[in-house]
Amino acid sequence: MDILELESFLPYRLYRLADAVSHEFSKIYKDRHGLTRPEWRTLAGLGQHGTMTAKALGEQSAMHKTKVSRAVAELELRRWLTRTPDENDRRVEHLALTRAGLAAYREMLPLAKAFERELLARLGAEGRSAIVRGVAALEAALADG
Amino acid sequence: MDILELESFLPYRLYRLADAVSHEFSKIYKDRHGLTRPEWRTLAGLGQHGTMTAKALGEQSAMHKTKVSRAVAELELRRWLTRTPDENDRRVEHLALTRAGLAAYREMLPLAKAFERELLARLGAEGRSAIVRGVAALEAALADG
DNA sequence: CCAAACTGGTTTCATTTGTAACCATCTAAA
DNA sequence: TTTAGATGGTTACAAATGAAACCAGTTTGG
Repeated sequence: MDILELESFLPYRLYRLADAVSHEFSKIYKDRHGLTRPEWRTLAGLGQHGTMTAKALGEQSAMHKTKVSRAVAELELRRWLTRTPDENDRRVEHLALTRAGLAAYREMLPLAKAFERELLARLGAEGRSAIVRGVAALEAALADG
Repeated sequence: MDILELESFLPYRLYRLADAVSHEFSKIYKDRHGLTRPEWRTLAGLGQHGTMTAKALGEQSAMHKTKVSRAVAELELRRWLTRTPDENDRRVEHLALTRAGLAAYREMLPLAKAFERELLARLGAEGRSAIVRGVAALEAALADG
């Protein structure tokens, strides 16, 4: 019987890596503003697109609708976003950042970019190109499953 | 002001990828045996090394000690592992799989390997080499922080 | 029309998790 | 020794999560 070396097992390595990176990155939204990851993603989605429905948010950022629902509720409580009922379909609400939400987003934006830039910088040209192409390949592989 | 495209943001892509792969892989231990991820990792660690302390398990599989503690407790309840007190240091316990635990491990082993193999196969030679080198590069970059 | 099926979104409940406090033991320094 | 601090491991509590039930509104097929 052969064994499985956990440290070399791709699913494990991938998860551990994502966890470490994500944890490191979370300082930007958690330590500074007390946001959770779903809240950060919601903010990022709205900052990027201006206006979205909860459903669209979930699709864009790969979050279950309950996560979206809770994140939106919390950001609304902070008055970082507002809901506007859809004219034609009364189940739907259009979400948009308030001035305060946009301000927070704009403050975090350069930090997020710097984080990514520095991470990639530490890899060197080779590792950088490898991770970018590798991630894309995996994404593609999973997409057509 | 420029914006951040979430779909292109490395921390997000990495996390989403790891999540998808991990979720897919979890079928092997969750659906079949009702294990959690920490429990699976514990099983894998002990299967790989034969005997380990809780601390070593935590280090090997990047789990917080509470996760290890709970996973070990659950596997012990199933009678998949036993604890043997250390002779010299009575705080330490040496953990090892029972016959039943080993059987479960041996049953899952080929499934785990097949999973990884198929995942890599779907990538093609290029993507495969890219992800492997990219992941290694990132690991190295994070290691020396 | 009208019931059945569907959809956007929320809530409830059980489970998982992270943090911190904790217990017992061990180590080192006075 | 004795005591202060480290260390292996567990527990308690609050917060985050996922699954499923749910509500209101919308579509579809008869």
